[in-house]
Amino acid sequence: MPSHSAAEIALVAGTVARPALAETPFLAQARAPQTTILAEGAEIYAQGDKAQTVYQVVFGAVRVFRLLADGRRQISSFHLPGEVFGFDSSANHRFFAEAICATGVRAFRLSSDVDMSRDLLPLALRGLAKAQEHQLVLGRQSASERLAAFLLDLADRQGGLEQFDLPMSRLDIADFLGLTIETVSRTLTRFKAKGIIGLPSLRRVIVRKWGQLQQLAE
Amino acid sequence: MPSHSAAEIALVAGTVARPALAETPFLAQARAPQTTILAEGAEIYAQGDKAQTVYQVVFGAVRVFRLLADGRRQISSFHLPGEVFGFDSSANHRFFAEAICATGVRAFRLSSDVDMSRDLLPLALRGLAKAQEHQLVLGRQSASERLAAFLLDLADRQGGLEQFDLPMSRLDIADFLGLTIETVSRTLTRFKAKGIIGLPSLRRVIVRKWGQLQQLAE
DNA sequence: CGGGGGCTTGACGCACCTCAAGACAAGTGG
DNA sequence: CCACTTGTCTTGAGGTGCGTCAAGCCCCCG
Repeated sequence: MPSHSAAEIALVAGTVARPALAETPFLAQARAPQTTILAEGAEIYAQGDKAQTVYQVVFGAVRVFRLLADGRRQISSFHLPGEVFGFDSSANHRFFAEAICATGVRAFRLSSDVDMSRDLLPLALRGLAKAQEHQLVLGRQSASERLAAFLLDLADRQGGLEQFDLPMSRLDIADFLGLTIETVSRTLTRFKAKGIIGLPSLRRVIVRKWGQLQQLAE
Repeated sequence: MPSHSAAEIALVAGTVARPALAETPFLAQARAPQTTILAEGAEIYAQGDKAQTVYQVVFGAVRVFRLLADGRRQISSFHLPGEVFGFDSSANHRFFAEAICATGVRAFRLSSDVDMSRDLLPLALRGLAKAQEHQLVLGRQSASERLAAFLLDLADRQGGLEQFDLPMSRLDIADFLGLTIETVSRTLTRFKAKGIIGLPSLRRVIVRKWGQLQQLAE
């Protein structure tokens, strides 16, 4: 689990949150709810729960996923500071949401307010777009294309800096990309061997050759 | 391309359209636009087009897809009579939409009406749910699980009858399920050999053993 | 220092892809 | 009505990328 200083957290949350707020006035207007602190692995909601709340990540990271009967897992999305999740079904949740590491979230209860749906639509459309994007990755890309696209997306969402956090485990990455943990590990090692990325620690990445990474992502 | 009598078309469109209409008053209220008839393969919109219209299928079928630079294609969804599509991005389309066979669609232009977003939200959420469901299939299921789930979904959307149309080609199915055309063909042949389904013609399926098919779909 | 979870690395196998040929169906023109 | 074409689908043989199984490593923490 990566450790952050309070300053780091504030910085990340501040920079990433802004664009989301611009489109979703209710996140800013409403008397901002308290931030709830969650431990690593804590459940935010489960399959079957009633969905009447949307959440905004303040710090940390969240995974949203489904399970098959035999234990296979597909992570449908990760959520980083500033991002909003929790509207993945109209009535009952069809997914689980968990904190990946120590994480703070703000919960916005959905009243039957008329304006709510206006605020929610852009979020739903953005979620739809990301889900469809990910379909392309899962359906048609090779392991190295998947990893390259994943790293670029993460870098972008953390401000586009050359060095960024990898808050999730290799298993989480595998279950997001439709691969096994071994393939994820081997592919990252190959990227590192080619000098495309550096891995100063298990949960931290340095992008050294953006061009090659983008080329790999197709 | 399967041929329908006018009566068949009316029946299918009528039965399937109702649930959608119940949630989306604007589809019923607005002076219903003319049905546009499209030839097989006709483009409805292309990547980059402005997205200011949603469409409802009246008869026929539609595929929505993305292309990679090297020609790989991922079909993100199929749309059957009664179903609504076209809101796959907020500003510009990131996908192509084409008629799979001779198809009729009604186009609903989106004004900046306040009520529009209320009507659109349930559609967007349903689209999101289907996209996430499909992520699980693409990321974590085997070829036969994919085909079984696909056939059950198609049967369900056409009224749950034991016999139903397969409006799309094997290539379309492959590009939807993230497989090759050969794997689709082989898997269907295996289902047929096991007596799980019948294939009276290329574009028609009879489900003979629902239980086994559901079991295969996991 | 010893234990344990997460990660890496290796050897091997298999499900699916690739390449290639042939079957079938539907249309086309003589 | 029949040769011929064309596109789609099926079937086969062989290859490969990723999964599976199994050690072993590393880092953290007690």
